[in-house]
Amino acid sequence: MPRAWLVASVAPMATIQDVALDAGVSTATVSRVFSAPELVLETTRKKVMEAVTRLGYEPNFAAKSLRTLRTEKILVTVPDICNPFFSQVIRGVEEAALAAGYSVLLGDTRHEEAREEQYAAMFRRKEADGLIFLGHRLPDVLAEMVATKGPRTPIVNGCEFRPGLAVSSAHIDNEGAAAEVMEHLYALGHTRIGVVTGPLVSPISGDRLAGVLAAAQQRGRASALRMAIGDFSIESGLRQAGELLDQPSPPTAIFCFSDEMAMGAIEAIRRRGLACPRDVSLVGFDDIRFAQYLDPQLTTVSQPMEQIGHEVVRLLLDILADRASSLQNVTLPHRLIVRSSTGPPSS
Amino acid sequence: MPRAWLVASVAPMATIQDVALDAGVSTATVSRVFSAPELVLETTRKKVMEAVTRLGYEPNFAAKSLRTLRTEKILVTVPDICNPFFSQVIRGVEEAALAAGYSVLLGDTRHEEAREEQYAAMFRRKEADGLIFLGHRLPDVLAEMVATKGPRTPIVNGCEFRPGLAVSSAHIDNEGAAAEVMEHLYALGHTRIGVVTGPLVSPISGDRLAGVLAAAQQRGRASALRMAIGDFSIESGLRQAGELLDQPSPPTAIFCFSDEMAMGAIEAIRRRGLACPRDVSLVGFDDIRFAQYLDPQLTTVSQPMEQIGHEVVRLLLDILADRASSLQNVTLPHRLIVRSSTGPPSS
DNA sequence: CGCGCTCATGTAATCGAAATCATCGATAAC
DNA sequence: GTTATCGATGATTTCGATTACATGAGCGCG
Repeated sequence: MPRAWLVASVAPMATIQDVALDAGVSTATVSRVFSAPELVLETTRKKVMEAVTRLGYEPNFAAKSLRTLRTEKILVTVPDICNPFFSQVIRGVEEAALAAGYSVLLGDTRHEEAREEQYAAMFRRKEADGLIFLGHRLPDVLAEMVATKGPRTPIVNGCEFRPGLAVSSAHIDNEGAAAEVMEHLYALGHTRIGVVTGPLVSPISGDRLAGVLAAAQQRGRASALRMAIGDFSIESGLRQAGELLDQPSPPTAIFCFSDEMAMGAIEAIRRRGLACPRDVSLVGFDDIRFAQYLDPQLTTVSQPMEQIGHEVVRLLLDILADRASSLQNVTLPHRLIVRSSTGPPSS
Repeated sequence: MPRAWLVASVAPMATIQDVALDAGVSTATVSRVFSAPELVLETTRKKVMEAVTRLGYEPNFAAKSLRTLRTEKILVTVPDICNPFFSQVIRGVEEAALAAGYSVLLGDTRHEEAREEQYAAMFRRKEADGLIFLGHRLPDVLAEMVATKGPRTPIVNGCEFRPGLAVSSAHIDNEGAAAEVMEHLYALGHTRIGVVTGPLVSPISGDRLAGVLAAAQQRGRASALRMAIGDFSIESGLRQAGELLDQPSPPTAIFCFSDEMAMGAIEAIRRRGLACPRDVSLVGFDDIRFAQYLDPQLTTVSQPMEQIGHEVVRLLLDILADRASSLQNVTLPHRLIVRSSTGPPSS
């Protein structure tokens, strides 16, 4: 009743005091009913719960958070929420977080450093207990934090792995996966292979490129590689694959570092009146939900996206619960999925 | 220094007290430097800001939130984060929210009522200032809240429009758009048209269906309609379009209520050795990023997804700022995008 | 019978910032 | 010269929960 007019003629949310008064107990008891029910007598507990339902009480979150210094929130920053790969990782994160009683604060950084820093500040303001970042950069303020606080800093990296960052992470063996792709293409008889990478600043690209080079060198085909640098987007796949195809002796197979770029590549191939895989074989990366519904169905590397999400939350919760004193860099299994976009070269 | 050992040998975040002490002013002044800088003398402000940077101070969020009763967060629940349509709406929401100083709490409900209720409770706990829901259901506790508090309840609906819910919303004219699609197909000469709807409980499906029926009746073709109920997923598109195609006299055109279902339909057509649009024309809905890269490129209805996101945030901010006293149901423009998946019937 | 122990509960300090009210010096008005 | 006014800042209460500590009833045991 007291604060009624503050909220414009609307029943204000009852506070713990109201409940205590209504139930005829102290606020401490009400609090205990929620956080340590075993300490309070069955009969009192019932009395309190009745008051709670009668008043429609929900503990005020800010107050609780101020006192306990915990927010039960995880901040997740992602370079591009519209990328189906990331959205599936996020689904995994969200699921695991919810199961552990945490909720997810979403930060779509759009690959922009400025936004990353905005979210870093948010984290420093303690708006979240932990940070999961799915990109490859860690803003300076947070790097400092990691440097002083060490492996117990509640910051975890997903999808990428950059040892210098000194944070725990979950990801696949990008180098190995890329090498497998190359092996697959070499085994089919391809020799001139084009590669559309992502931005080379990201370890994800660097690692895959290393795998590509290792496999090529082992076959003595390194000099027959053709490289183009994309940015993981459909459009860049269209453009870069196009440039590879327009070269004097074009590759007979193209390996794109993302399924989206492969979609662009399919279009580039089509526009040139070529057929896939007859004229050009094509491999993607990620195995997003749509890969198997493209025409041709896309050969690609399947990443366990939801599992990455789960794992990354597990790592974070370990840190928050003070288990896990050392860094953990978890490598999850990937799988080369051979579909109809790859075949032997025609010539 | 006092709380140093609480946080395991790590410099604890400085508080407003520390800053006040360091700058030789009161906490009130420090607070004012942030929330009402014009009230404090230039020189003092500088002194304070120096202390702030020296100590790396960031105002504690929970404390601020407790005092002001504002969280500067928006809870966004979405039926399926992995759906590219929704992820683009979310991008719009996130962008508009960030620009207004709000951040986004993400709730992936997976179409499950139980999860919707979990997030409803979170909202009642005041973990967010406002709620944007992109599904079609509103949990009972929130419906009650709307009933008692009226149009100033900070709850807004995106994408769907169900008048009974009595909340503001932003969406397209689904009925009109669906009618346009039918007109397009009739104009091409199709008479037997199949429709793959979404779940009929969602207004989005109901409205589109109404548009379909209206257009069909106007042409006197209602009896030639064939209906199948999907759930917006690729798999259901594959299945339901398949069933339509397997009927005795199959439709010459299929209209799917989502691009994802259309992707499934493309596959269903392909599996039956038919060609699109030669044997069957196909129309989707949403114009997700991938629609134009499918084979054939998909004719579809383009929704302004990011704009829906922006608009829905604007509506919410209006409510939060106590502008806007009455409900607003905003209809945003859609556009029929004719691509190569539709053409005249062959026979 | 009284000491100590346990269990249930109450009392009150506390978290960190915001906001109201008080204060104080300086200026302006009369 | 006295007083009302104003501008800048300080002192203090407040937000709503958690939690360490205090209390007191009930009980067992010597």
